Amino acid sequence: MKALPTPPEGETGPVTIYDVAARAGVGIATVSRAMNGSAPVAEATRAKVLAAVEELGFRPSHAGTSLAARTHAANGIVFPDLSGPYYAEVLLGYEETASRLGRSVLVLATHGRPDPDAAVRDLAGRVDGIVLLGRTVPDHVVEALSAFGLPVVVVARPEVAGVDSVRANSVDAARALGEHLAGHDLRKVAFLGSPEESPDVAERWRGVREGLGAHGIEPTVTPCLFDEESGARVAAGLLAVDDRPDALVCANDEIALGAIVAAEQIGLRVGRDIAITGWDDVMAARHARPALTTVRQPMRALGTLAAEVLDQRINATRTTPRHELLATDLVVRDSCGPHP
Amino acid sequence: MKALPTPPEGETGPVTIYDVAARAGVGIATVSRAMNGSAPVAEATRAKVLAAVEELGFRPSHAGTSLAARTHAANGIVFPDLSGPYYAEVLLGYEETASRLGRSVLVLATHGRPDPDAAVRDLAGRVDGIVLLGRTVPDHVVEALSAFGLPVVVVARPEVAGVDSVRANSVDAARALGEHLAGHDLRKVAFLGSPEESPDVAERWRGVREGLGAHGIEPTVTPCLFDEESGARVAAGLLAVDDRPDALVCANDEIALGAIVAAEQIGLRVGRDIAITGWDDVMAARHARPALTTVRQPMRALGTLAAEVLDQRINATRTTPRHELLATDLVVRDSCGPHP
DNA sequence: GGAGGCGTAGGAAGCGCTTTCATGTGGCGA
DNA sequence: TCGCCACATGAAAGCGCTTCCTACGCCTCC
Repeated sequence: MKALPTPPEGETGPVTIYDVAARAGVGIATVSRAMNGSAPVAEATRAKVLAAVEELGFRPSHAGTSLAARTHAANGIVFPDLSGPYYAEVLLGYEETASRLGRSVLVLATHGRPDPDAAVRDLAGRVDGIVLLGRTVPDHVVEALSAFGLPVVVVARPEVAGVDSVRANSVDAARALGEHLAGHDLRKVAFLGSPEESPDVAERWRGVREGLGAHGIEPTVTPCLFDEESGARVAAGLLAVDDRPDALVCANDEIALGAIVAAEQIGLRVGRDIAITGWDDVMAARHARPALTTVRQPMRALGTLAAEVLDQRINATRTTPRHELLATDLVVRDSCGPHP
Repeated sequence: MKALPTPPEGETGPVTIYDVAARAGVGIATVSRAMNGSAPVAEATRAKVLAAVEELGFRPSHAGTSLAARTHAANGIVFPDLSGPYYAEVLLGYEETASRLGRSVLVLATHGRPDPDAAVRDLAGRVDGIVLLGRTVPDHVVEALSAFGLPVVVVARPEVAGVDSVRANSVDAARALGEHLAGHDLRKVAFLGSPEESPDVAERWRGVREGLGAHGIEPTVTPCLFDEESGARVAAGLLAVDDRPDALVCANDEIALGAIVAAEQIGLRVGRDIAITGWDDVMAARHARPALTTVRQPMRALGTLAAEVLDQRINATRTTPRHELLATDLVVRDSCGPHP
């Protein structure tokens, strides 16, 4: 059991650097130096100061520090949305690394917000650097922030001039997926998702088309929101026609899981009568029956790397833009049919 | 701390309230009043000020504001861990509501951190209030923060004296689950999870025991980490013995999904030879085959409510502790056997 | 016509910290 | 013995904002 610091008698309000200085019999400048090691302090003095800090339970005010030092010791991260396991993992990696580097993390979800740009700008005023995921704000806002001198890293979004970026290699994995599907005996392939909604999805669509195109297959694209219910609805529509697709390539796992339900509802055997694939490899993907063929992304690593890249910029360790591309894995399971 | 770089010659630093005041031909006090509406300002003056703000693109420094106004306009939230869909939903609800109330959100994950208590205390210094989820820090830290005058709300954790709390009604749902299982022809029930690790799990265990006990069934408890791999391993051990359990009641869905895999691996038909239940109703629960019987918690509402309760404390709208208990739903699917 | 009231606005004092600049001290070489 | 130079330290000047207190018109009311 740790003893709690004794609050000063008769004092009101939190302990300040002045209280510590008085207690240690030194000036406030010395307290600051002793605590931060920003300048040499005699060993005896330092000991006195640290003792006073301990006795009074002194915690420097962040507001004071950040005003004087013009630094926030905090990073921001902006999500389109926080639901789904995808972003949570990114945040986890980001927070872990940022905190290891001594920075707090402020989160902002733009989804359903009246004025995302203003919210991001506000966030920008409280942090030393910011990570933007996907299409949360338009390019001109990204550029404005960056031009203003705020370090910015974009994740899962196409490169913006002069701004660091960290991405998963969607194109290669999508191409591999397309080629894998071409290996099955498929002729009519439909892509479910809205490439124009998300740059990341646009890459998936492009890769899939390239992979299939190499084998003479020309997929179609059908817009679809990124949730299960939409996936089920859109899939039901696609499968209701006579000349239905042999394969549904879905922009994410939620859509695919919804599509599986829709296909089964009209009596199709997924993996035999029809192939269905997802993207993200969420937990449900491997527990679904048939298990979902999908693509695994290094989500946690994305967050970790973003935090590191951002830190280099904040500390001015590096001034040239850095663009990271992380590998992704095609995960073949049963939903795309018996393995040839 | 980082050395501040001298701004290049001719470079205009960030716009301050002085710049705005000069441009509008008024004093800084008037700018402040015009922007915050903290005191009456003549309409003509206000227009001049707002025009200057617009032209200069003035954004008040948060550090300055928070130092002068002794407020941060920010809330903290502390998670044990951020992986899994559970906490992400809570965060989503929390962030949404906090931001609607004009507050930013700082997140902190204590999992795998060398000194969680210190991290929480540090966080406490940058926010106006804090939400603690589960067993992230010991009670004495919660009490210390609260005693220090910082509004604190605990979520998914037993009430702490004088501290607001928001919880899901685990006991009732667990009792309902226990009773439901007793309705199937089960004699030997094993609970997988560590009640002593998490207060929330302790409640689940208690409720299950009560529900089964009412029908003369005495379940056993087997410690288990809260991930899939542990669930599979512990379940495999339990099922390997001759007199194996008829039912595995798992502390969360991950454990249950692992247990399903383990059971199937030794040839058991889940839902017929053995009943398995989870907790949380993650997406994978409804896609698993057999679909998982589980308990749905109002996670998003938990986050939203926590933000509201906290806000009342911060604004001193309320000074008596508030303890919220949200209803949870038993979701019966196929993994616990054919419905009687 | 003078005193008081009211609405408006500016000056200036902090908020708690970092950092510069000036000062005091002791050690050292000449 | 004297002067010089590191070194350690304190006083004080901000950092950008809010807010108290005061000042100044101008109007109203005796």
